[in-house]
Amino acid sequence: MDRRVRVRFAPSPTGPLHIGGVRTALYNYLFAHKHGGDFLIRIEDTDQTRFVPGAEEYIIESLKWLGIEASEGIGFGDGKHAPYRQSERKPMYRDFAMQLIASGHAYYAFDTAEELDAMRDRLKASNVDAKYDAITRGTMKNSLTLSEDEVKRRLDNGDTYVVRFKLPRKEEVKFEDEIRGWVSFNTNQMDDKVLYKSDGMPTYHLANVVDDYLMQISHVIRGEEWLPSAPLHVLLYRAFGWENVMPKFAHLPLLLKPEGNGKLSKRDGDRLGFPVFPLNWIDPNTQELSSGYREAGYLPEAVVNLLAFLGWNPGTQQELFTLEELVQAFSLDRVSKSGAKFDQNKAKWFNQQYVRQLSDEALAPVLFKALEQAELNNSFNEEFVRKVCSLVKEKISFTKEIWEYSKYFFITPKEYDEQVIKKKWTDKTPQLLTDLITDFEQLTIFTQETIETAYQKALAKNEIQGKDFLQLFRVILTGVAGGPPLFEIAALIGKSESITRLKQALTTISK
RNA sequence: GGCCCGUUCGUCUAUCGGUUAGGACAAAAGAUUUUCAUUCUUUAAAGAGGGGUUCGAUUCCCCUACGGGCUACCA
Repeated sequence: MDRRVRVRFAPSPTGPLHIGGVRTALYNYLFAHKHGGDFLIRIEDTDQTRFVPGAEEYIIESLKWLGIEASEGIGFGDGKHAPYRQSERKPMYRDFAMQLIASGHAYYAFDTAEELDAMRDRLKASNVDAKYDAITRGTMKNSLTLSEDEVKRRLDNGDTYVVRFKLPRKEEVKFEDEIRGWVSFNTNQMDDKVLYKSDGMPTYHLANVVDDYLMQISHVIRGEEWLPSAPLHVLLYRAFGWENVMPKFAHLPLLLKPEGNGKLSKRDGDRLGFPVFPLNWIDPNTQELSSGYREAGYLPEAVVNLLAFLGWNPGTQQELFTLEELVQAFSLDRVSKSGAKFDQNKAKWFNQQYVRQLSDEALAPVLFKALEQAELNNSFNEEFVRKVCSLVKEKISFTKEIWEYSKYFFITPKEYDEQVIKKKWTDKTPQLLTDLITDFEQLTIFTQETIETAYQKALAKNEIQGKDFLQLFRVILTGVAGGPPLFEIAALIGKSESITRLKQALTTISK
């Protein structure tokens, strides 16, 4: 029975979208496109107490920035299964909960929080697993223990209640995970999960199963943290009689902290110096800023690429992939089972690869923006800026670094790398600089070649080895010890600026 | 604690019973670029431990250890 592939990414709007969530979205997207199917976004906002304003918009903006576009759902135009926000689907979940009660798969429970606590304390004290299960349910206030009349009375009276799943006793639940193979759980380790809350909202368990069924989801691709509740979901499909259209499950390995312990969390990013969020996020309550990949200077293509490789690989030597290439190469059976630690170095390397692929035209606006901030944007034309970009491009890993690495093209250096001055400046240097100035002044054509010829001539005259002077010359012209080919820099900043800088060095530098 | 999942170089990973266990990032060394933050070359670096199964195990099974996840009227 070949079904149309339909997958979903179902985040809850409780804060910024974590990078692990982004990867889940990406894998769903890749899988859908690979099989010519649909990828939809559903917002799981059944916990009203955890709603965070702006989170939903943040999630959508993040996915759009990365090019992970959905074919239907929140943020991408509703399809025929609207609404895609669970809070807006609220009325229907009650019917499904009632259906389960009617068929004997669920029951009403009237226990208060205090009574639940008391039960747990009591069981813990006697060293027994504290859970609402096949055994304890007989001691609690629910429609299994209360008389029919009493239940009716409470319901009519408007008493608050939840609906709990009536877990079959001691049953082995097996399912084949697309990534892990067969996994099995025994219901005696599980508890009667709440399906329908006293506030009239379903829990994740009910809502997710009902919606996946109604939206004809063929594959549930989600994080490993869901693996323990998967058997409950399987049982729910059975209870509803939907087992024949139950989606296949694929539980993704988690993204771990770089130092090894625990899954990557919100706090890690800024502590370790790399983002764990796609975009900057300011907490609406605390005003605390969490940094994002976009603002940190990552290119979306690089983020997609590096994320794809955290937990998956194509089995070939190729590492650089466009989104479209990833779609072609992706398959669930090449997703690994074990958690992946985030590697900042590799992330940087990925970004560097994409920065280099950027055209000068694409990079120029970034530099122009920096020039604007330095109020220098009117002093340089676009052609000049582009040439700077082409020279500096391969020296940077992040686009935002370009200003720092190219400042001296626009501003005459005021400070010089002291170590180089200390090491390379000699008594012979002033005379050499004087000769260099004279020679440069005589040049009518100021290009890389003519500059180099004049440079060699002055060196020979002063009996100085190129090795001993080139780096010093660089520092004199740029202020810093490293950079693109020096004579190209000189040619680009031009004859008069080069001479100005030599003269300045002559008068301001001494050992 | 219980249950579940996992375990190959420091990191991401390849290997689907037979390989000198391969690649990439990072590291180290060297070369070139008369600078280096580019490039090139080279080096170092791994099957958690113990039992099986097998002619042969990194690969299959079991145990232990370790890591992680879950254990709410949160998702």
